[in-house]
Formats: sequence, C-alpha cells, structure tokens
Amino acid sequence: MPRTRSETYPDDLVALAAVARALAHPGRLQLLEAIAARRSCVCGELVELMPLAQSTVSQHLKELKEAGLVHGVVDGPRTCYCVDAGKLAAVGAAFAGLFARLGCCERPKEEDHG
Amino acid sequence: MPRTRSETYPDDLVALAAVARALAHPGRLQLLEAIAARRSCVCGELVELMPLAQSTVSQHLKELKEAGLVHGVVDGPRTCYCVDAGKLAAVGAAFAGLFARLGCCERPKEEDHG
DNA sequence: GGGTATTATCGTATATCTACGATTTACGAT
DNA sequence: ATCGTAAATCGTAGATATACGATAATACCC
Repeated sequence: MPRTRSETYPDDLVALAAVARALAHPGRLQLLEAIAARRSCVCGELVELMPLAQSTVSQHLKELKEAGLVHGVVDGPRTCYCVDAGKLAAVGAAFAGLFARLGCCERPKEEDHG
Repeated sequence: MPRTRSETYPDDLVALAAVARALAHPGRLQLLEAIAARRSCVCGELVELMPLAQSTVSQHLKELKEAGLVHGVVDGPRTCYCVDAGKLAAVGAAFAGLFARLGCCERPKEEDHG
C-alpha cells in the first residue's frame, strides 16, 4: 500500500501538506528560527546548538532544503544556510489562506455586529 | 532510539510541530476543508468524498481530533464533525507568528519605503 | 431481543521517519 | 600528494505513519 495516494488529491493540498510535514518536527522549526535569527548560519553552528548528531542535523537541513524553505550556499569548506524569504512569504500566505477558508463558515460565539 | 526528543525542545515548538504534523497529509487537509465548508459533517459523507476506506477516514479524523482541530459530536447512530474555530484561530496565529519571526531578519529585495 | 446502519477500534502489512555511527566527499593548508 | 576540517551521504535500527479488511461497539427500528 502506498504511503499516500497523492494523485487523488488537489495539487495545492499536496504541496501544502508537504510543507507542513517539513515543519512537523520541533528540531526543524528550531533550525529555521536559528537560521532566520542569524540571517545566515554555517552548518557547524547549527550542530552546536542542536541536541542532535551532525549527520542528523544535516538530514533535517536537507529536508528543509527540499521543501524550499532554506537554501545552502557552499562557502569554502563549509555550507552557509539561509531562509528563502520569498518561499516563506508564499507558504505563510498559503497557511493564512487555509485558516481563512477553514474559519470562514464558522461563527463560534457571535458575528461582527458593527 | 526515540522518534523525537521532545524534552529537549521548547514547548511551543513541540506544540506547533504537532499541529503541523496533523496538517501534513493532503487527506486531512481535505477533510478539514470539507468539514469547514459544510459547517458540520457526518462521517459517512466524508467517507463518500474521500478516496479512502471508512476505517482510514475514521483514523484521520481521530488525528484531527487529537490535534484539537475538530471535534466529533455523537448524533444518534452517527458522528457529526465540526472544526474548532477557537483552536484554528490560535493555530493560525501561531503559524503567522512563526512566519513573522522567520521573515523578520530578511530583506529580500527592498524595504517598505512608504 | 433480533436485525440493520453507522462509526470506532483491532490487527496487520508496508513505507516512511528519526536517529546514530561510519564513511565519503569537498575544500584548504602543508 | 597528504593531512585535517566541514559537510553530506550510507547503512541501519527502532518507532510511527498510512492503508486496508475484519471486527466490535453503539444507536435505531421492529
């Protein structure tokens, strides 16, 4: 049995789910925040502040890269990671749109009476 | 090896990652949208429009419930699902905050010059 | 109580995720 | 060419995820 029958779902949902999966690990969220806070960050620094082995951090970074959230620039013997601001903006908008759609038919307590 | 060393990460990141994981499947996104669009939705209807077996849909609904995104109300022999608007608002705000933090140190092309 | 419909749960097979150590690759210095 | 450092990849073990059919639980009708 395939893990997910992606063919049967709309492309935008498949794409959004893929990004959500990239975000679905606290370590990756922490990596993202560290990279963003430092503007750009060498892999070694990230390994230092994470409670994970170097190979594991590298693997998480690869997932973030494959999701398009960051990119790594080879800088001599090291790799410098930075967030993709454009992608982040697009993903942020996609999530905002999702939650807007999910909430649009709900009137939890009261409607806007102004 | 434990799947994730949640103890070592900040609580808010762990919580956000958990919600992201609930969203990390196109089927669950579609379920959420269907439930929201119909205001409330009986499980059987959801099974009809999903390309999944009844047991699988039930399992996905359980995950959405455990993430707090929906709740199911037993209505006679069936179960009626609806989204938790308050939770969705909170989660939406959490994601907005995340993307704001991630983007705050980035000036991709130009700053707001108005 | 017996029968039917609806949903949840169980058991299970396969695939993916997470983590690690070990190794390989790439670069700079000697 | 050799060594050392930094990062990616390989191989692997164990836990989770996804999907299904089968079964159990619940409510309704008679």
